[in-house]
This record gives sequence, structure tokens and C-alpha cells, in this order.
Amino acid sequence: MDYKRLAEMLYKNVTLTPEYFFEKYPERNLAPGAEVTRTAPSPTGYYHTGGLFGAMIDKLVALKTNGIFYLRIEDTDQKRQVPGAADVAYNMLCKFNTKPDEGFMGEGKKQVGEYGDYVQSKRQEIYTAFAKRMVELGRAFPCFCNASEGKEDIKIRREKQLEESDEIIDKDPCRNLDIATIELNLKMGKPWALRLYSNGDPEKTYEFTDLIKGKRTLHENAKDIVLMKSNGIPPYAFAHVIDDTLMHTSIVVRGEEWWPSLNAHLEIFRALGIKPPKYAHTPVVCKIDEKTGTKRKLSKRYDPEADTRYFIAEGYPTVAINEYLLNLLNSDFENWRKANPDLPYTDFPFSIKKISSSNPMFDLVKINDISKNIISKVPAKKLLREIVDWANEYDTQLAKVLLAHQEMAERLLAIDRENARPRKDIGHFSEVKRLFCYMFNEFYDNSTSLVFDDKYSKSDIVNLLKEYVKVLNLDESKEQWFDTLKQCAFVCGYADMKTYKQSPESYKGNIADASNIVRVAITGRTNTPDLYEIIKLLGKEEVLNRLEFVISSLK
RNA sequence: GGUCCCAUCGUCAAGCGGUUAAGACAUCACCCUUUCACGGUGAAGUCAGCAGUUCGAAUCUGCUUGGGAUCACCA
Repeated sequence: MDYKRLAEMLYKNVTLTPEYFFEKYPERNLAPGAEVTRTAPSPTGYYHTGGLFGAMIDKLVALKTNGIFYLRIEDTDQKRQVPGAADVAYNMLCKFNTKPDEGFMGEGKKQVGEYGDYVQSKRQEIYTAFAKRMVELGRAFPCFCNASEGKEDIKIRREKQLEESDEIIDKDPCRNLDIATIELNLKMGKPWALRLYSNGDPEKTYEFTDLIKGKRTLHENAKDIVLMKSNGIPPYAFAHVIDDTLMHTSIVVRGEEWWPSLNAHLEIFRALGIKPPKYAHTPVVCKIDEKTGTKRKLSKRYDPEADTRYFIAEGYPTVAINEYLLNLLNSDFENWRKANPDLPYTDFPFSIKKISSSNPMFDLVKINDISKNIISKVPAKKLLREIVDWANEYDTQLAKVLLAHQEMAERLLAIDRENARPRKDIGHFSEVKRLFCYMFNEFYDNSTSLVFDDKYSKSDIVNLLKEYVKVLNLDESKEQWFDTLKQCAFVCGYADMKTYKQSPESYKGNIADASNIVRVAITGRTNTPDLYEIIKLLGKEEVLNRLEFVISSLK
């Protein structure tokens, strides 16, 4: 076979060569040990939490080695394209503290770096140059099978193959077409895709070292995978090889789902005579499927938290997500955090080697805990500003109300805050309304909020509240105030904790019960910050109104 | 079905042939607190199973089981 001639037939207008591009994109001038990493999402509408998981590794490795972390947009599948999605990816990376040093910086913005374009759809002349070379090398051939006509065809063919035998046919029949037939097909205008002429033997194996998985044996690739689709655009594999070579990625961090196709990628590198980068195949972030009870990959369709925007919309501090993800990556992070409560997480001695190779289960409860700790350390003024900023975008009603009662809101948030052991009640900002609704008449409806514990009888509640209404005095100090509440409780048959414990049957309840009744009557909740502070913020008139309402509605 | 990967409390996990099998979240109890919290102390809970190697196995080997990934002109 005359490969040179075949190459001319297939790519007669292609004049640029790989050598031209090797020269155009020379080796990076970086300090020894500096690693070049990248995240390469496809713009399909959202940025996946699993993507951020990997980007954390990329960013941290680049940071630790004084290297480069860049963003490349993999938009070679036009069908799945969603307008604006590349911006989403870039914005999410920025929000989640993994801003790229180089690459795509947003739609219409100037890209940063000398190795662009960083959007694959703009790199067509590069891909064709390498495609032509593959043909010249005798390592690629045109395939005229009409699998491209619809996804269904491929699906059916595949399922049929799976049913009929254990084996999927690797070698494509078109590899044996003679040049005359090819020429004829071309003349007839038949659509064609370019396939790798694989010369691997799946029986043979070789050693490969992955940065996370360690030393492994791989089978040689035998699949004549597609290098250029019939629309002339390369699918992932070929674009990956070319881009990461030309952009000089030193470590490719990607999900474990790529592991099975690694041997094919390596075969392309070898065919082209290019040294492949180092690889780090990360575990896949999973979740328990509520319906089936089984473990599965975090999926956008079923799990809102698979979309990084979810955490923004729910009002989590983005660092909380970073720290959680880092904890999944290197589980000793927690211990480090405990020992270094005030250092930025980027100071943590992160190591790729410490990444476990089993798939972690995504745990929102744990995130909430991390988040609560982080939020608890934010001073009230700053916290209010953060909540309002969030609410401006996601809950304008809340934003309005908070601004209308700005001073009160700030005092509310200041309760038990800015001290050595701050209160930890806010996990994310979308909880704020529910948590503090009783402070704002715009949100509070006491007729639906009365949830007294069943153990208190209506008459007991009414008696206590009636008594309390008589003595309520907001000019008292906290000690005096509580003393008044206590006296009032005693009159109604409640005792202080110690006395109560000695003979519970002699009393209606203890002081905690009495406080609980008053708290629920005023706020509708069993859990609020310090009641004294709440009452002062609410004002005497409002508190009396609420108490009277409860008394009358329980009578 | 083929190939590959994984397996320690409910979850994240230390562990690298000899440990009372760390720690964190969650759960529960108690203490502190004249309330809610914060905090403190403690409890419960794990080596998937079966063989083998070994004086000795969570750790090494094999099988079984369970789970995951993949087998596209998607990435």
C-alpha cells in the first residue's frame, strides 16, 4: 500500500505538518520539577463535582511544584454542546478556588498562554496535520461503514455483538480495503471516518505505572478506534494525544473511567513517536442510589450535588467544598486541619500518592459539618454581607428583609459568635430563612408554628405563659431575666434541674421544660440562639403579642 | 458476557506480618450550662466469606461473593 498516496487522497489540502506545530509550541521553560496539569471539561451545560475533584488535584500539584494549571475546553461533540457552558466551567473553577493559570478564561475574553488555542474546535488544522501523518505512517485508514448515521445504529450493533459473543470485533473490516476501492468510495462521495490501524495483540501485556494506581499490567490495544469522525473532527482520544503533547501537559489527571482506553491512547503516542505524559487516574466519586440501594457514579440526572452550581445555589462557602474534596483525596487532611485551624488549606502537604484508589462516597452530612465550622468563624458583619450577597441572587425576598432589618440581623448573627467557641448552626445560606424565620414578621406565622411537645398539657402551657406575661421585663440584665423566668416557673410547679432530678414525679417539669415552652411560644422553634437576646431583639410588644396569641389559641 | 479495578465501623478512613484495629462525620448517653447552643467525657459499631502460607494474617496467595468502570464516529 502506498501510504503517501493514500494520505494525499484523504488530506490533499493539508500542508502543515506535525513538525511545524512542534516548533510552534516548544518545550515550556519551567523550573525543574514543575508540573503542568490541566482540566478539560466538555461544555455540556454544567461543571461536574467529579471534575472539580480532579481539578483540585491539578491545581494543588501545580501550586506545590510551581507549575502551571490550565483549562482546555473539549468541545468536539457538537451535538451535546450547550451555549455558555464553557463559561460555567471557567466560573465554577474560579469560584471553587481552582482558577486556571492559563488557557480559556471565559467566552469573549482573551486566552492566557502561548499554547492555544485552548478550545478544541479551534484546533482543526492541528488535528488534520496529525491525522495525515498517521495515514502516511500506515497507522490510519479510512472507514466507510455508515455507523455515523445515527446513534441507534451503533447501539444496536454493540448490543448485538454483546449478545452473540463474548468478544467485540476489534479490527475494523475497512482496514483491508485496497487503494483502488478507497479511491472509488471517495469519488462516490461516501462519508468516511479515519481509524487507527492498530497493531496491538490483546494477548500481550506490558507494564505501566500510574501515579495513583501504581504499577499495573495492561493488555495491548487491539481496537481500530476512530481518530477522525466523519465530520472531520477528532473524538477525545486523538485530540487528547495531540493537545496534551503540544500543550506539554506533564501529568494527565482524569477519572478512572478512562483507564480502559488508556492502552489505545498509548498506542497512538507510540505510533506518532511521542513520549506520553504521566497519568493519574482518579477514583470516581459515587453515591448510594436511593432507589436500588447500590453504589453508583454521582450523576447529574439524579443527584443535584453532581452539578457544582448546586453548592453555590445552596449557599455553601466554596472553601467548605474544597476542604471536603481534599479530605476525600488525602484523608489525613482532617488531622492537619485540626492541628492548623487557621491556615489556608493550600498549605496542607498534599500528595498524589496518598489518594486512595477506591471510589469514595459523597457525603453531604460531612460537608455540612465542615461548612458549619467555617461559617461559625465568620464575624457577624461579614457573615451578614455574605448572606445578603447570596440572597440577592437566590432569594431576593430574604435579601430585602435582611436589608430592611439590617441592624437587627447583624445583632442576631452576632449572638454566640466571634468568641473562642462560636455557635455552629448555619451550614449553608439557604437554611438561614428557616433557621431565623421567627425574627421577621415577613416570614413568621405563629398560627402554624406552634409545635409544643406532647408531654406538656395545654393548661400547663397556658398557666405558665400567663404567669410569664405578667412579669416579662426587658430592662433586666440577663441574670435578672432568667431569675424572673425561673421564679415564674416555680410558681407554676416547675423546679430547677437538681431538685427536679431528685423527685421528678413531684413537679410538672424542670427549668429546661419551662424555658422550652416559652421559647416555642415566642419563636415556634425548640432550638434558637440565646432566648434572652432573641427577646430583646424582638421587643416587648412583639413578644407580648405572640404570647397572648398562644394563650388565646390554646384556651 | 469479555477485560480491568475495588473491598477495614452507616460514611470518610489510618494500618504496609506481632496494634487493646487510630481519628473524623453521623448516632446515643452523661457532664458543663439556671435556657438553646458551644465544649468536654464516654458508649455502640468495622477487617465480606472460605481455604492456604506463617510460630503469628486486616496485612501475603488462591478461590468465592459483593460492588464499580469499560466494551460509541460521548467526553
